[in-house]
Amino acid sequence: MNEVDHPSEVCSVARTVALFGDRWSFLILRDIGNRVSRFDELIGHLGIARDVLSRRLGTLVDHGLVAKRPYREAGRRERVEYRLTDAGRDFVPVLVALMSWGDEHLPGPGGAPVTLSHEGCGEPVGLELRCAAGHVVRPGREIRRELNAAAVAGAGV
Amino acid sequence: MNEVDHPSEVCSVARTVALFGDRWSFLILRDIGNRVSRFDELIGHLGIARDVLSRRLGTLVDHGLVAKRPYREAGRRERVEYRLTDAGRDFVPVLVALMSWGDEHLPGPGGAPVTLSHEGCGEPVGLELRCAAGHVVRPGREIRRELNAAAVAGAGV
DNA sequence: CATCTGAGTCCGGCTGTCAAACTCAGGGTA
DNA sequence: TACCCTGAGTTTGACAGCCGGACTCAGATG
Repeated sequence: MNEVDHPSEVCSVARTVALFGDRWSFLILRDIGNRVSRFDELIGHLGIARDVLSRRLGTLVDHGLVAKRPYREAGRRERVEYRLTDAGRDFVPVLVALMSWGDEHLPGPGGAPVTLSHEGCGEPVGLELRCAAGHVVRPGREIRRELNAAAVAGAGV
Repeated sequence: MNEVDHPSEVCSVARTVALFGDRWSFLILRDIGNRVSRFDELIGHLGIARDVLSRRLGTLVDHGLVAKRPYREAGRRERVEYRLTDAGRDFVPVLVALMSWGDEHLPGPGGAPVTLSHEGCGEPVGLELRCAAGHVVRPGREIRRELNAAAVAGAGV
C-alpha cells in the first residue's frame, strides 16, 4: 500500500499532531513529567508567553493528558498544579523518541545533555521497534503498513 | 534531579522540536517515508500551502533528514523528488510513537486506521521502552533522568 | 486596611500561514 | 519556429497565532 491510498487526516499521526503538534505541547508535557507543575514555574522554565501556556494547558487538560489538581502550602491560599495522567504518561515514548533523535543527530560538544536510566537496575533506557514475535525491527526497510478499511471508512472522510 | 536544574533549551527534546516541531514536518516525513515523494503529490496529499512546503522541505534537506534527488520519466524533463536519508529514517520511531498514542487515545469508530507489521514475519510492530539489561520499562515511574554536566556546560546556555 | 502572590486575561505589534496567482524552464506538438 | 503543458517552486495580500508586557482577581498576611 501507499500513503496516497487514504487521506492524510485518517492516520493517527495526523490526528495526534493536529492536537499537540506544536513545539510547546511537547515541552509542556516534558516539564510536567519532570515535576515542573506550576503555571509560573512553566512560564519561567519554558519562556512561553502566558496566554499561550494557558491555552495549551487547557487543551491538554481537555484531552486528558494533564490533570489540574489543587494544592495548598502551609499558610497559603489554595493553588492549582498540573500532573500527567495515564494518557499523558503514555506520551512519554514520543518524548523519548524525540530526545534520542536529537542526542544522535544534533550532538552538542559534550554529548547527550540528559540520559535516562532504569530506576533500580541503573542501565540506560532506550526505545526499540519490535514485532510481537520479538524481532527488533529496523525502521525504513522492514515495516509493512496495512490499512484498516473499516477504520478509514468510519473516519467519515 | 529536577527539570529546573537546567534550562529548557539544553534538552534534546527542545533542540529537536525547535527544528521540526510543527505539525507539517511530522506529516511531511511520514509521507516521504511512504513514497509520497514529489512536490505536487505532497501538496495534494497533505493540503499544505506551497510556500510552507517549500520552506519545510528546505530545512529538512538542510538538516539532512531528507535528500533531494533528480529523476526523469521517459520523454519528460528532469524533475526532483525527496527521499528519507538515514537520519530521516531514524526519525521513524517518533512517528510510530505518535501513531501509537493516537491509536490508543483518539480511537476512531473502526479502530486503528493503519497497523504496522514486520516485513517477513508479519507480526504487528510496536515501540518498547527497554533498558540495556533487557527489562521493559514503564514510562512515568521507572525512569531516572541523569544530567550530563559537561554537555550542559558545553551548550553555552 | 493595604500589600503580596499565583494564576491567569488582555493588548498591540510582529511573524507565520493560507489560498490563489504568478514565474520559470524543458519538452512535446503544429 | 511558435505555442502549449507541466512540475516545481516564488510572490502576494489577507488573516490567525505568537510574543512580551500590562492588567485583573482572589485569598492570605501585616
